[in-house]
Amino acid sequence: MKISKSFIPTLKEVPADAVIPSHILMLRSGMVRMLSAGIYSFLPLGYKVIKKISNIINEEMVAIGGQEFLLPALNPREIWEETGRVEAFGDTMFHLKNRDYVLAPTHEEIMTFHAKGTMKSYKDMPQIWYQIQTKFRNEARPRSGIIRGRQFLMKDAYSFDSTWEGLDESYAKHYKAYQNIFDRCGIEYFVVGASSGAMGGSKSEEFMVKSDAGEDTVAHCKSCGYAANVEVAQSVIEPIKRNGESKENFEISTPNIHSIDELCEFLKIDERETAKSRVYIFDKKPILVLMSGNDEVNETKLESILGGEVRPAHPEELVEITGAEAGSIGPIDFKNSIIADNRLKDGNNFYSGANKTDFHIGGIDLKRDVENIEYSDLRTIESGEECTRCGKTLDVFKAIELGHIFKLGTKYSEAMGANFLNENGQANPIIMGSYGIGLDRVLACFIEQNYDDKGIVWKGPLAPFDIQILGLNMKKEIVEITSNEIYELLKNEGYDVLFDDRRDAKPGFKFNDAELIGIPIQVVISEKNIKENIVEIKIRQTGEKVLIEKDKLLEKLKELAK
RNA sequence: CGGAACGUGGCGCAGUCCGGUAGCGUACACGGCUGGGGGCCGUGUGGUCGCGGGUUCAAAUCCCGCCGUUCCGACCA
Repeated sequence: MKISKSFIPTLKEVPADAVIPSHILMLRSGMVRMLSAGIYSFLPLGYKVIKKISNIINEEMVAIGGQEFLLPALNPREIWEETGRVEAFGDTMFHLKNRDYVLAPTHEEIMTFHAKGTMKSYKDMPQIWYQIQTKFRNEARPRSGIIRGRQFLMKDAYSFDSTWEGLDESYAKHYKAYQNIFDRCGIEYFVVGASSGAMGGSKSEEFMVKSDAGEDTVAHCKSCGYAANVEVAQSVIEPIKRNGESKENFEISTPNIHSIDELCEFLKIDERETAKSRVYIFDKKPILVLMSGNDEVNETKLESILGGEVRPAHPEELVEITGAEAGSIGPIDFKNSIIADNRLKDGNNFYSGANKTDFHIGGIDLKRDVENIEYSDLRTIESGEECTRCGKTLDVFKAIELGHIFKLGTKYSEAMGANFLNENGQANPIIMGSYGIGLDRVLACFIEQNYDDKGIVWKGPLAPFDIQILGLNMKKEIVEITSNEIYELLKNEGYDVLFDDRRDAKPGFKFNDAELIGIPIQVVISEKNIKENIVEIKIRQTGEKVLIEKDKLLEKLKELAK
């Protein structure tokens, strides 16, 4: 491809709206352009990489028996009502204004619809169906370039099995396929146990990339490899020991004290002597959640314990329920159910809110003073805590979710009546799994992991071209002739070559553009060198330069490819 | 959805406080020079100052409303 005839609009300056490296570099290298918040056009260079990613995915999906579909993005809303997911997705789903259609955010329902009509016998299974297609989600706040968009490319696969063992196998095949895909793409990732959330199902794992631009938080143990989304992560926390004789409850005036830190400062006590109260609404009823000190409530854990969605109570509700404002709420005389974190189990001599604004109570003995209290693991874990598996230190950091695999079970097949007959002629719901990869995110994450101060550093199969030729002064006949000659030579050898043949660009301009686009190998042709029958090879990643006789170029390139 | 900032040629920005000729850099076109790290000189093209309303003799500038974009937070199958 000759640059003079290509549309690769590089930018010298950093666009004002871009913040994270992958976004900046994709815009600057002419791979993508934004159309609207969270909606991007792929330009030829960017789309070339996307196609390389999808080829790898296709190969690995076919290798596990996957069959490729292409489903409509435009769906009748009715079918989403069958599984209750119009409500579950809520505002995240796009609805059309002039017809009862929605834009599909995923395709469990549609795949189940097709399975329902055709897979009537256990003999029809297992099946793996997948597609690479555009998904739509009305994200409240798109961010980080293509990492979180309202429209994005997803490979979504679905497995259909007649037995639970079959589901385990299908799941394991996808797990392996995902490892192959991300390994081949050259991405550094790790796998974490995750919450299935509203997708439903029994088990799910996420393929993650460590990144400050991530929106998930994960815990990872370097020592034993334990990794989990903080939504479900656990750590070793001993319950706080009982502290001497329990005192009588006593009330203290604590004017304008709202936080645990302020309370500790005011009373000169340690945060572990306090019990923080949070009121949530579950099933329209209030529930008091009691945490030690500044420990944060993990709402995902709370929801899975209660078996449904919760939301924090509004300030007005707090007053109505407890008689006090936030900051002065506590377990003593709380009228509704109470659930406390394991760390507080049976503890005594705690300070907590008095359910009277600007008052706290001391000498609280949870065993003595609070009836009907339940204990559970409710904490959000923090960096530095101990791993439950090996006792070593856990790291907690941000990560981007590249892929997510779910054992769905029969949630969708039951809801939609997708049944098959087993060996005994009995009707059973099909057992399903679903498996997703964000293609845009694979691209963005690769760049997040492979760039320097000059631009992108491509390597491996995702590189949009193998080699970039720079003809330094194309107005010189010898340079023009030789660089064209080498361009044809390399093309005939099967290399995918980008040839900077622009006549009006100065060498510095070409060098900078080449570093920005980041093709792994540059072949530089200058008047000075070519007069001595020499060309220069430059490795993008290391900056290493090799001068070599023109005739030995192919040989050297083959050597470098090893 | 809560908080904050921004919106001026393709891109990056100044001008707005204190109303009075719409500017700089870059890109682009043409001519010339230059040719190993985004070069130089000259001549040009290109803008409803986000949109609507109001105040005023006069609005990019002041006031009101809306829209868009970004960041922090909430949410995120």
